[in-house]
Amino acid sequence: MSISRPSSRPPTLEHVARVAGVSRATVSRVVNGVRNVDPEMRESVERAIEATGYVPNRAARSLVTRHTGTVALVVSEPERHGQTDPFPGTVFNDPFFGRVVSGVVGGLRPHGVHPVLMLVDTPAARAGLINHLRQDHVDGVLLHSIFPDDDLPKQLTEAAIPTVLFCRPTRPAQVSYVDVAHRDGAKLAADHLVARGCRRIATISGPLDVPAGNDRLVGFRDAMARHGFPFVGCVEGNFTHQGGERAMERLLAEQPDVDGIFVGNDLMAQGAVAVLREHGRRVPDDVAVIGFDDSSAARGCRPPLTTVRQPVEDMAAEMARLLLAHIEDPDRRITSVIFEPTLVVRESA
Amino acid sequence: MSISRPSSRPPTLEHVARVAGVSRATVSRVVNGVRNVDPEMRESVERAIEATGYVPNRAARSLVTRHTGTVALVVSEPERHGQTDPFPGTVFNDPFFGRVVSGVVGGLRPHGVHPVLMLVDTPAARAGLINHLRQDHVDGVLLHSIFPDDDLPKQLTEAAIPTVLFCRPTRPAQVSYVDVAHRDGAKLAADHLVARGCRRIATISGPLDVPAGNDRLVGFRDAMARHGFPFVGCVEGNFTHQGGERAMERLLAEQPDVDGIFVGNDLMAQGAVAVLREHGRRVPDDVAVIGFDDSSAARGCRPPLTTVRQPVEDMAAEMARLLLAHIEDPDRRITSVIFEPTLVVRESA
DNA sequence: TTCCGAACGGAGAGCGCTCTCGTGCGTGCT
DNA sequence: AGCACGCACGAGAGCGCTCTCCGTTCGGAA
Repeated sequence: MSISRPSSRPPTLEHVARVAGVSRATVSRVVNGVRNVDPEMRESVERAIEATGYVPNRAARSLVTRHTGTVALVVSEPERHGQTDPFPGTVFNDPFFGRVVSGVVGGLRPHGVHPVLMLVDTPAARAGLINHLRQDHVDGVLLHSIFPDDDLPKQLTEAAIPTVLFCRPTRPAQVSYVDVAHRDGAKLAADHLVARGCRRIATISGPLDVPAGNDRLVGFRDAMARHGFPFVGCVEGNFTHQGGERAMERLLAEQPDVDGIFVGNDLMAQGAVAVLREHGRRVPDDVAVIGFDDSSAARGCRPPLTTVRQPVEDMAAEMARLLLAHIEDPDRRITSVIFEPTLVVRESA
Repeated sequence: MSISRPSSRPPTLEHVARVAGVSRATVSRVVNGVRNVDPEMRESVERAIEATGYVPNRAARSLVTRHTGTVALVVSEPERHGQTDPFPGTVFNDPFFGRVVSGVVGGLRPHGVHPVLMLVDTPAARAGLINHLRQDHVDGVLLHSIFPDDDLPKQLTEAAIPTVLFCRPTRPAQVSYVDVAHRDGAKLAADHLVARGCRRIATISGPLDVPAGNDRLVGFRDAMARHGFPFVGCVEGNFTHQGGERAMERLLAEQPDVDGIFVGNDLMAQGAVAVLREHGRRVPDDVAVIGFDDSSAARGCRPPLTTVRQPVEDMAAEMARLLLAHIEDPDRRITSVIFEPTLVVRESA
């Protein structure tokens, strides 16, 4: 190939065009598969692409098309106060995060787009995010917020950045989201505990200022009321293992005769089980425990956890697809997709 | 502000220049902080930037500078055969992954760069990655490979893409990496078990075709030999909880009188502990168990796991910094940074 | 005052791509 | 045979930025 080109630079459309003996425009049309191109010419262009090892330059393309083919996966979490270690905290260590990533990657991959990961955990980052997103020229945002009272959703929609949330927004916002029917899940747990014969039932909830925490509690109490239990004691936890332990200690102090517990997520449920055992209670014989999520640990722990399965991967994949659809058609009206949880009965209840 | 500009488009350098009454070049100089600009002029430009809400367009900038300010976090894992679910598998569910991400984000953030997440788990993805990276115009690659015999490192360096690995490459390659001193960690475990009085010691290793698995086994046997134990029985596991259970079952069958076990990672250690308990063995009284990693679960499980701590977050952050340095100076010579593990004594041994 | 150099601003040429527009040709209709 | 239409392709104008090059200005030394 005697086409002169500085060897340090990758081949461009121009080079391919010269090799194929056509114009840039034609090569572009072949590359993007638009309009009718003479089959013969198309083939010669394809050969030229092959020969030169041409790969389109995204930056140049983005510059004119004004979109990048990447989306941001933004994780918004509260600032940690008084922490000494410099690393982002809770989210990434939550097994939940891995499942979300897994689903997002799964949903995005067929379309050849990759998520860029952004963490927002300081007021500064929060304030700068919008500008950052504009600058980074990201096509859309997948927002996973565990920040109570987050106004990022509103800001994003106001900035006209296509956005889809994981979980219903805390504050009202014109934005699409995926979620699980928390109340239905809680009902599943209530029904199971009652059917199992538990009569002194309590619950350890997640933080009540986030929908996932509150909805599960409300749904549980609601379902229990229908079963004739007018009030169900509750200790508020924080969705962590340790939080589950502490909540269980308190619950045991307040209600020592408890025989069935619905716990807001699996992490806390494991903590609760550990504490119960330390207090000599057998699970499920003395106390039945039901978790929420069906995290991978739920299967592995002892006893294996009966839990309300949340199809996190499917939800995250759907979130990704929804975002792609919104990017494709900016006028698409917003929607919510609610997934039904299922009860996975193992040994803890 | 009566500067005419299509309201649908974000402000450009040009607009800012007009508002400030200077040339594009001057605004560019202010934005990039290069050369000296008259303080008065600089200030007026800054006011104009403020007034217009200008944010530089990355695509345009990338087009000329030929770098993007983003790096890829590539996760390479073996293809899963005969799996039915469509989601990427093991890596994302491993708590390890979250720690790596956490460290990477922590190391990248001070420099304003974000990782784009890419999963490589099929031959097709493997083959297409290099082109994909060129196309995506990523400045560098952080590679976390759990693929035995991966030749991605070699391919990346041959493609002259700045790359840093998490863990020593399986095949020799001219590439920087961070790693932990697996052997030293294994020695820590050996010393502790022996000091504790264990005399019938065995080990459950990770996969022997990955360095992390093999090195820990070799290091352990080596240290044990120095303590006068000429041979240490080993069952090979696969770094998963379930794999730990299975390995423990086998170990118990082969060596029922075992009183001390070093397990290749925490996930397997937890599985092993569960199986031991099911067989009526008390941990640590009958059998002492030491894990590896110090994952968050090690602290939460019962009994809390004595384990060899690997400073994953620090390692990942260092990996990120190393990559940034390689990007900054492409001629920088490759290095390895090895972290020292520490023994975290809890209750299991 | 004259001259030189340093310092700073502006003009303008691209970076590699897309996309509109215009040209020329072949086809079907009257 | 004449005309209009459609289709394939090329020309060329940008997208928003950086960076080199050049002109201008100003200060200080002779």
